[in-house]
Amino acid sequence: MDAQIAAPARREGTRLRLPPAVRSQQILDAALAVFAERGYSAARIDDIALRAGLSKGGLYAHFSSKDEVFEALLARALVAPQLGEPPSADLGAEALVDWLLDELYASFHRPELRAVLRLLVAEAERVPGMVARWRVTVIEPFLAAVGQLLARHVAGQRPNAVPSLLAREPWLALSPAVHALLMQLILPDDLLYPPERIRQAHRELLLLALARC
Amino acid sequence: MDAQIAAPARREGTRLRLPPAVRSQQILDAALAVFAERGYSAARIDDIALRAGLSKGGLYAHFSSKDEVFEALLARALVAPQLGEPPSADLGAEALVDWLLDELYASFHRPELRAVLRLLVAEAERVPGMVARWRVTVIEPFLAAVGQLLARHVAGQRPNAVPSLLAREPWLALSPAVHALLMQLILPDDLLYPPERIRQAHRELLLLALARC
Amino acid sequence: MDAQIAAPARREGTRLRLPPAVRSQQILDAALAVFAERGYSAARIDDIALRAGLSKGGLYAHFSSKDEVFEALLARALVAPQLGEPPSADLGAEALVDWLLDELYASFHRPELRAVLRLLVAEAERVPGMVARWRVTVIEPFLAAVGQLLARHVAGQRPNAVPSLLAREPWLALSPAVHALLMQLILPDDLLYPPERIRQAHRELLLLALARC
Amino acid sequence: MDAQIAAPARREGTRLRLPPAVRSQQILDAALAVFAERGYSAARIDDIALRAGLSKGGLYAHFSSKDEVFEALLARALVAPQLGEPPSADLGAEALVDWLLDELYASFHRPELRAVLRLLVAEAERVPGMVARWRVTVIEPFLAAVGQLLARHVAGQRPNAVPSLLAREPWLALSPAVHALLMQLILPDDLLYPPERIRQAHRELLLLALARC
DNA sequence: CATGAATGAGCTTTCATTCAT
DNA sequence: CATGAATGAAAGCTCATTCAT
Repeated sequence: MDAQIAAPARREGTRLRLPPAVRSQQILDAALAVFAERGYSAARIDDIALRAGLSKGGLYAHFSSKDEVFEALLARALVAPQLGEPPSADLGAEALVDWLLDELYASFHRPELRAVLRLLVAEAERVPGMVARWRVTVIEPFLAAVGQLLARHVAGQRPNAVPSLLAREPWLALSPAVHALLMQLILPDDLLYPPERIRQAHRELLLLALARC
Repeated sequence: MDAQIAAPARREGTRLRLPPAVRSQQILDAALAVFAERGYSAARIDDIALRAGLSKGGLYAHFSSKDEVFEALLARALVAPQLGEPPSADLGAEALVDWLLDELYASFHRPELRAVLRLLVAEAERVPGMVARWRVTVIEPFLAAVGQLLARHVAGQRPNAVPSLLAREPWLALSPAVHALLMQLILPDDLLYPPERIRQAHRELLLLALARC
Repeated sequence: MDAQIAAPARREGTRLRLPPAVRSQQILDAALAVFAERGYSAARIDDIALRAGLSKGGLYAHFSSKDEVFEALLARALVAPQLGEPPSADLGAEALVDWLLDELYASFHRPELRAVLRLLVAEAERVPGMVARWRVTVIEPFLAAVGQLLARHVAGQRPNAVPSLLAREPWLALSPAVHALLMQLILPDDLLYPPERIRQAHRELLLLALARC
Repeated sequence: MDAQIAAPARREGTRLRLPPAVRSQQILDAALAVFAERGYSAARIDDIALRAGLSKGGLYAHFSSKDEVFEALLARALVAPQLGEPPSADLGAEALVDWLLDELYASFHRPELRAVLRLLVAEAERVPGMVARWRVTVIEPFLAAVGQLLARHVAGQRPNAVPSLLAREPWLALSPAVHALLMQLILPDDLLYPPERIRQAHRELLLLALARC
């Protein structure tokens, strides 16, 4: 019907065949980007597929619905960040806080985290099982690790001391970073406090709270 | 079919006719509920209209597009919460913190706040002007008020003191509540820490940070 | 975007507004034609809507799914044909048979019947309730009426006679017409026996079966 | 990845390789089942292939389109049933009718017949050549054979008799069975008359029509 | 102002067909 | 020959928006 003279070497619909596992990861990468940018409803399967480098129909060979893509995406993303071990068992308060903030802000600065968090906020009610699982497998262990770390520190400094506030409520130690993270979800970068200011304030607060007084 | 002599003016299917201003508020109320529940894209004009007690077509007599409803909604919702004046100029630290937390959690517990915040997170990029305005007219003044309050308190306690951390970075004083608020946006109530625990921890942290050491 | 000079009196998408009851009948008329022509699956909602004189979306204001259109269509079509009363109570066999065949072939020649029958054969398993209802409300009463008619005739001719075969099994009296009807569902008109031949053979068979011997 | 020394020739996922003729028959068997169950349009090539024990792509090695499968299926199915010869040349009317009904109902009870008939009714217009061929190669010879049989019988009983109705119009002799067959295409088994009743009524009608009077 | 039928673009999903492996 | 990922053209259905009533 459309006769071609000197046909191009390859038609545009290049039929690239990849191992399914690779494709699936590409699709989830693309989905994370598109879902985070537009939200679940406004995200178009077309866009996800395009971004993943295949056609809309091709995506359905890997996932059987938009919803399945969404859940697979969260399942992959909601893995616990590891806190690691501090370089030395008995750091001073400042060194400990600096190390902790390094770890914390390193986690929080992964752009993927913002994307996932935005999705969780927007679509939490769509995936109740997912958020419950997130609390148990991600939040709890992380808070527990922070709490243990701070408890050990306090015990090292002052044996027999009453348990410190931050050791009892480790989530308090994260709040300034979480607060900043939420603002990042809403405000464009140029309207945010500069990261160093955030961190410096956070640092001072932790030191204050860990100080013996 | 139902012949009536001296029939009332109301034809079947005709709904109540209200003053435009009232109708608009009802529509925005309905819109807040529906948008918060489903997100901007998944919200249907039909649902908003129904919830506001009129028909889809009727809604378009008040707003000319879905987007206009959304913007009007945010414009109405994004008004600064007033901090009020503390009952006395020179409260003790505990009384001041208790009063501040009363004010703060009273603001944060309005269910409308959660709805708006969820929308801001999900749709921030759709309404950049709105979020910029929000920062200037809502966030900044509120933080400034908190900062001033804490600065006055510190000055009252210890004249000539170096400016306190919380007075310099009043957002730090809000972080635990903001943190808790974010968790409310994601987790169902039964997976959250109980409010009293949140508040108690928050209180202890503020007292620690305000203490002279 | 597409500026128009001397705009036509009416854009092509004429927005004709009809009473819902009228529209629904038009849609079912169109649906019967399209479904019969293509079968349930191959029929396109677009085609039905177009044929009914509205847009695809408009059809969905009247029926909420393709399936609902299909069921409404059958529900409307599957009404019992009335046999009527013979002109005189004691006709001779020939007059009775002629009258019966008039009635029968008048019913069977309605083109709608062919369309519905084709749909029933093709999609019977999709609508089990419908076919059960069809048997009870259409087939049974019709057969009962034929049986009664023939029983009265036999009794009139020969009181105290044993019940005639056709009176006991009235469906036998219809079989030649049903047979011909089935062939009409499969073969194009030019490959069918001519209608007069069908009817003449049918007539002879009935007379033979009603004769005393 | 799974290095194997002297690995067996069969890679994972490889199905059995059969002679083409066998495969084709399996495919047509599967196609008959699936097409009859769902109709042409709703039948999926995937389902046919799966049922035939190969993959979609594999099916296309044997047939080049869905339509070709359909036509091959009909071509294979639409072969004339042979009437056979009655056990004796001059049976009595009852024996002849019983033998004829044995033959007839044996043909009609093959479930394949129902499947093909349903397809013919539903998709007749898709394959006009096929149905024309069916009339010539299946229907006509069968009717001719029945007609000849009945003509011989009448001649045997009463030489010089006028040609009997059934001998002239042999299709009449089949009508009750065809009628019953059509009902089988529409109604579930539990709503049908029992087969013995059908056959008994059919038998009585034929005997009546063959009787001398 | 209000109603709700109607439009039409756009969305998710399906599936016959192709083709690299 | 066989597999199954990939394509691309629909198809069913939705919904913001319009407009006759």
